[in-house]
Amino acid sequence: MTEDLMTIREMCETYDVTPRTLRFYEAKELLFPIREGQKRLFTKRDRARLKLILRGKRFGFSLEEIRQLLDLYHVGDQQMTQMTRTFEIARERLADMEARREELTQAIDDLKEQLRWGEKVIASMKNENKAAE
Amino acid sequence: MTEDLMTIREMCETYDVTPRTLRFYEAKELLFPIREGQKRLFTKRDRARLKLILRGKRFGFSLEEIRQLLDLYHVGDQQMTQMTRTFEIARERLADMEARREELTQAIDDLKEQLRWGEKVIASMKNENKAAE
DNA sequence: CGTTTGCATTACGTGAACGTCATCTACGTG
DNA sequence: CACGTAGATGACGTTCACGTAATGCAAACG
Repeated sequence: MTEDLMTIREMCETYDVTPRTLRFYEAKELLFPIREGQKRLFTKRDRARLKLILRGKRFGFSLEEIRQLLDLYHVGDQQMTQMTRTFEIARERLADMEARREELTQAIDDLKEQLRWGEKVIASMKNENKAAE
Repeated sequence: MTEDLMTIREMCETYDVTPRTLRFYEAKELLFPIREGQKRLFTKRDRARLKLILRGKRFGFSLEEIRQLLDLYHVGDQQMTQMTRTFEIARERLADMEARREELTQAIDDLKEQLRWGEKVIASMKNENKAAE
């Protein structure tokens, strides 16, 4: 288990996903478990990728977008030419994510404002109740 | 057009969505355009809600989750009892969004790190090229 | 007055992301 | 060796979020 390789079941329990999901991700070329006979064995690399996949999903990225993002993390055997293109994409993604964070911050502030407003309303309603007594 | 009411077409152009989408959102009770005869007319309120819908989508919320969030923005005709419940939900959402932002920040930092690492690799490759000359 | 234009409704189709079910295989265990 | 267990492989089903006709109606236009 700690031998750097995990069975599909161990993966499921660790990351709270179903076997179907892991096989699906393999079919979509998001994960590349090795085979021992028939059985899949997930490497450290697969686990790192899975974490990124799950994270990406929480931000509303599609699996295809996530796949592209994942490719950014396995550069090293690439050529310089491709590297350049890869970097462009990475920078775009980065800008994209920072913009998202900005927007999220705005949304949070809006919601906080809304909460303060609601508290004021409640307070005034309490006063009306008192006045009605 | 500036009379606070917009036709479906104007809405589509303004927010870059299709008529189908707007009708779909109405069917799902996310929007409540008024009717002039048969035709839909979208109010300022609808536009505000649509903005929030589109924003929510960008963060991967489902339409149903967004609908619940939207309800937080129309409190005022509610009872105190429901108000309390509404507030619970709002606070949960807020915590949720702040957690997301944390995670996003982490993701951004990771990606930046990755970029720096890539730059180092490129630099070393250039040196190798020089050395090979 | 016929026709285009704008919008409506109804209904079926679609792609993404899995769920579910049936069937098969390989392996360890009493 | 029978049997349970873990995993594999299709293949069909499902939910969400719309897309895409087909058809109808009503005002506007030439």
